[in-house]
Amino acid sequence: MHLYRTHKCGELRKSDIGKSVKLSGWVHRKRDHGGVLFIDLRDTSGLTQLVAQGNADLEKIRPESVITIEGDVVARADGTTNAKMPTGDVEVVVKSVTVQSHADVIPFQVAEDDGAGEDVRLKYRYLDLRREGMHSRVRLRNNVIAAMRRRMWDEGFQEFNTPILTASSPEGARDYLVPSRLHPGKFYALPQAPQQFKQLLMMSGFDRYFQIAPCFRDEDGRADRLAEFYQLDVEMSFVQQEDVFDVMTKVVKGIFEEFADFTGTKHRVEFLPNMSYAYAMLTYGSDKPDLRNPLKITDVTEIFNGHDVTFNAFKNYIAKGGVVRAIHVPQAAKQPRSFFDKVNSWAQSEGAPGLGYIAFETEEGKGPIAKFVGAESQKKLRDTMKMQDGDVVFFVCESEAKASAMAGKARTRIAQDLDIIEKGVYKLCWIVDFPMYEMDEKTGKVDFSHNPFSMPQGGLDALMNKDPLTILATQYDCVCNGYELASGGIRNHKPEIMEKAFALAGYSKDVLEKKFGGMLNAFRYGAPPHGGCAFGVDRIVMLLADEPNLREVYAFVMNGQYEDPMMNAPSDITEAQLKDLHLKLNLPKKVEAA
RNA sequence: GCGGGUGUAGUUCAGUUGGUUAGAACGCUUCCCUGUCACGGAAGAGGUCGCGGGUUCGAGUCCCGUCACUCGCGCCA
Repeated sequence: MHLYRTHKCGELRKSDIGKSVKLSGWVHRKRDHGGVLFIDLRDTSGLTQLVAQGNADLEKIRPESVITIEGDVVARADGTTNAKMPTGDVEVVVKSVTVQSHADVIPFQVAEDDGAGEDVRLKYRYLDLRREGMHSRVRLRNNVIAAMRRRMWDEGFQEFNTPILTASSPEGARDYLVPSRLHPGKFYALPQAPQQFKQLLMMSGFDRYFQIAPCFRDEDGRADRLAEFYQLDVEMSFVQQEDVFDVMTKVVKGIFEEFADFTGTKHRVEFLPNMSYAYAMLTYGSDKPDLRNPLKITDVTEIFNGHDVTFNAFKNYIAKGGVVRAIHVPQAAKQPRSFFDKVNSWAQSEGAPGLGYIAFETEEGKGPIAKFVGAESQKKLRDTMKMQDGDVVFFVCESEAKASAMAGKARTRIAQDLDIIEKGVYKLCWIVDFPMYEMDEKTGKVDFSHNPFSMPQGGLDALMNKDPLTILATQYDCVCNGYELASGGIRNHKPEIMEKAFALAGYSKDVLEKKFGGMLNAFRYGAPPHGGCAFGVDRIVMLLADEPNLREVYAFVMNGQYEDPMMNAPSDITEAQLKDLHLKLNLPKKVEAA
């Protein structure tokens, strides 16, 4: 007989009755009745009920200790079966016990969710991972990654590794840096993404690349952001945007469908038609719209400029270049006054003066600003937005960028208040035609708005002849339920276009050569047209697990301050290590004093 | 760097207007219990009320500072 087990704890069934078995696992729960003792024994496959009589070792043992038992599988008596357990028709009568490992008193409960806080869970992560929720989410993650690999290979992609110790990249997030011992004063950087390497693989002729790539960014955390995270990184040669969409829509839709019932409720998966960035910003006030939210935004600047509108707060702002955006909320006129007050005070907490509205209970609008809008303009509002009796419209007046953002936030907030966000569905969509450049509001300087390596639509001609702020990039995102799942683009593989593209953003040829010389050189030796994208693995798992926090879908993870309380990272290093690396610390005064 | 929230037993939390010995549930220890499956019952241990200072006859409670965690803003091509 095997030293530890003949079966796993989730395996035994009626058909095993009469067998002598050996099981190993953790003591999940104990129910001691004096003469008879029940123990639920747990391993990763499930639970089996053990029955023991007069066994002093088992009576004393604490939960979460590890034991091996030998015993006989017997049928449970009528009325004592447990339909909630897959093994609930049988139990194992214990003949002998070996205690493999005694557990101390545990800092929080494993057998049930006692609501323990995140800091203590992270400190004892191995205990946390034994709990049902974390255990199943980590398995989900593993299964999703396996499915990604399988589906990508099936589509003709090959998986590559790219360097972890690489060069610091000039723009973007802060790099995590690694000092070089052999090269005093020089540093490696951990990759923010393998962007240049995957493009270089295209120039190496490999055609279809993917990697479950670790990425590192030294910026402050959020619930959905970590210092290290994984992307399904993809690049393809000889493709246009639609080729990337075709293959990745298939892969990602397939993955969502494969795991859509993880939470226990089956979710539908809908991949909606592509949407332009401009349309998304106008209609949803976001470049990652939650398309489960039925509310839409309309520009009504012209209507508020009408001769019968006397709302001067808006009119004056429009004269200075402001815009008015309207959020149409069907059948909200019957909402109690408190609803409108709540929306208004929320808007004020966001820094807006308030959120004006008109409620069309009948043809004649009511509400704080209705009396400033004449009958003709009210009718225009109703016609423009196809409003019905009982509908409400909220207004935001701001500069274009701020109005979009505020209307977008209000759209989300109002839909949440009214609980009209559709449930049980993943709504995915490609957002296309991102602008190539944007104006930095602080410096007034034109800069890249996304990836500087994407091909400008219209190529060199557009760069030479168009207002940079009107040039579109071949740059796209994939969004799902309000999250940005992926970002990508068709790359610029022509050095002369790249020089001009960087020049428009104020980067000289020297800078370009210095920062991206390696890749630029590669472009000069025969570069295939290519493009790709990168999907956030963790975001996908979060959505499938219905968890708002990224830390719930990782086995080992740092806290919000990017510290690991279990491994005690980051940590001090010795003087000798510093010396090896040719480093001297220059600490802020606060830290030094402590 | 900035703002909101939280901080009381191992864990999750309650604690009134500042007033006697700071409570509950779960967990833990000891004992009882032969059919439970969140078993049940009895007894018990366990507290620097995050830390420091202040106001007060008296502070878990009020004030100031500070630290930790958390959510968000900035930041994240």
